[in-house]
Amino acid sequence: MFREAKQNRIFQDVVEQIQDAILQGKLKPGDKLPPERELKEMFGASRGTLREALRILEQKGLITIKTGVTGGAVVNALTTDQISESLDLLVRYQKVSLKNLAEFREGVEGMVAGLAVERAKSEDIQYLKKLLADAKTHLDEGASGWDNFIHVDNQLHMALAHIAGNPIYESVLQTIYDNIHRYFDQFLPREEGLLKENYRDLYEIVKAVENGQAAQAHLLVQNHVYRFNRIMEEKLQQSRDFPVNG
Amino acid sequence: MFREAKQNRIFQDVVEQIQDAILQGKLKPGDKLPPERELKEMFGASRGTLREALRILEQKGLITIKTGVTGGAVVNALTTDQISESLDLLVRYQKVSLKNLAEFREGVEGMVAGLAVERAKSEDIQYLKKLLADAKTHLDEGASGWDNFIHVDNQLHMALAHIAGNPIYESVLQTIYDNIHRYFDQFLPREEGLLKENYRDLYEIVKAVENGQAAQAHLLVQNHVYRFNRIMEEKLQQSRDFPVNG
DNA sequence: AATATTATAATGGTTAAACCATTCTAATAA
DNA sequence: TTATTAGAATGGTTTAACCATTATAATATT
Repeated sequence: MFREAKQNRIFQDVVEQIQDAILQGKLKPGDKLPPERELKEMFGASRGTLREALRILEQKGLITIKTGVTGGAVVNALTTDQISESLDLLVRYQKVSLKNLAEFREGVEGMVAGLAVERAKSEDIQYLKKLLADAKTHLDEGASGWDNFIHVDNQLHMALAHIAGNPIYESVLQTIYDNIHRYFDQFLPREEGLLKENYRDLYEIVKAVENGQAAQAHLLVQNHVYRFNRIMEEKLQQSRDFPVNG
Repeated sequence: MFREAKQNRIFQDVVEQIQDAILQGKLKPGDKLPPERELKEMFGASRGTLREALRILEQKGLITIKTGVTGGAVVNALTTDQISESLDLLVRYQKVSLKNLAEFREGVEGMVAGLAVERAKSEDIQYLKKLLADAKTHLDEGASGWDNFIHVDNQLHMALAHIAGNPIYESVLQTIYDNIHRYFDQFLPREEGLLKENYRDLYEIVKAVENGQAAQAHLLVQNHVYRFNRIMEEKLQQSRDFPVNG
């Protein structure tokens, strides 16, 4: 399965071999790697060196490691989690602001909506309508349903990205959402009036998709995201003018 | 909201302590960490465990490690390199097509151009003009200058993303470029006529930026990228109809 | 027989001490 | 003055052992 390690940094060579095996599909999600004590023999390296390699693969999100007799390293289905974490560092390091995140989302989501209209199949539209119904349900529950409403709102946006049929859009937008929620959750609009406005937006958007109005959907989504961003920025500004904690 | 509580993994605790010190500015870019043999004492861990922690921090892009007497772990200035690498992995893992890459680029670059026009300072425009002059030089060199021309072309696009002032655009586009060149370099247009056409595009784009014509720049860039993509797809198709290697 | 408890074994996590490889610096020789 | 060499400090690697966790099998209890 693996050849012996070479190079100055042996662990780096081990990382590359295992990573390539995963990327080339020789190792599939769910597959279990041999125990460390076997891998070390296969690569002709010491256990410590091998473990440094496994640490890197784990950090890259390619494997998950568990202890115990049935434990070990298992190949992951790759998600956007790692990109999210990289962006996360940028936000925490204050290289990326809410404004950056919002602006990017604004631009990309409009395009996604236009593409989604062109590529939506009937079952896609059914799914959008189901989400719309869910949103309505949560909205009618009052304040207790607001967080669920926000969640369904996001699902609908991601559904559009999925329908658009380009995984890059999906990954990138998922990352943006993750980071907006991680750092700016407290500034998300949670008021009856604003959420009802949001719902009307969603309703119009789904209708535009159903009717095949690409330009209209593009515009509606753009305005929807734009309004959302302006509200968040306003709340963020307020929190700076009147901070709760020094 | 919360991540799963971690087991007692000492190296993870070390990672968090050092990472927090960096993110809080207690450790600044350029600062050198103590040697492993000292750190191990400070954390009360073994050298192996400490090194697993350093591997993670290195993989996250937070530190760089060098050997030799003046070597050691140095804190990095955080860039978008890591998000690029994560996206790269995702692209490779999902076997994203040239069409996906191209479509994404098409949409994003148009927006970037519009933003760049609104935010360009005079020195930005000077830099764009310098790149334009470089491009002309390489174009006049004939076939030997074509690769350089392509490189300057990319630089000009990245310059627009930088001028747009949103690091997310920059890192995301850099990733797209990297992957296009890594996997589809052989299909890049390399013919006198096409490159001259490209140069005229660039000339018009820079002019639009200089004149503050956002909509015009948006459209020009979009068409520029669009034509580029169609040519690449055509070449890709030809290579499938008449494959060189079985 | 069903259930609870305990022992076993396989896994990852950690430690210790030593040695190797790289690279800068200072001592030495030409 | 320049070139060479030796030394020392750093990260990279190895080995062998032990600890911690956890599923399973064996055993005891009801």
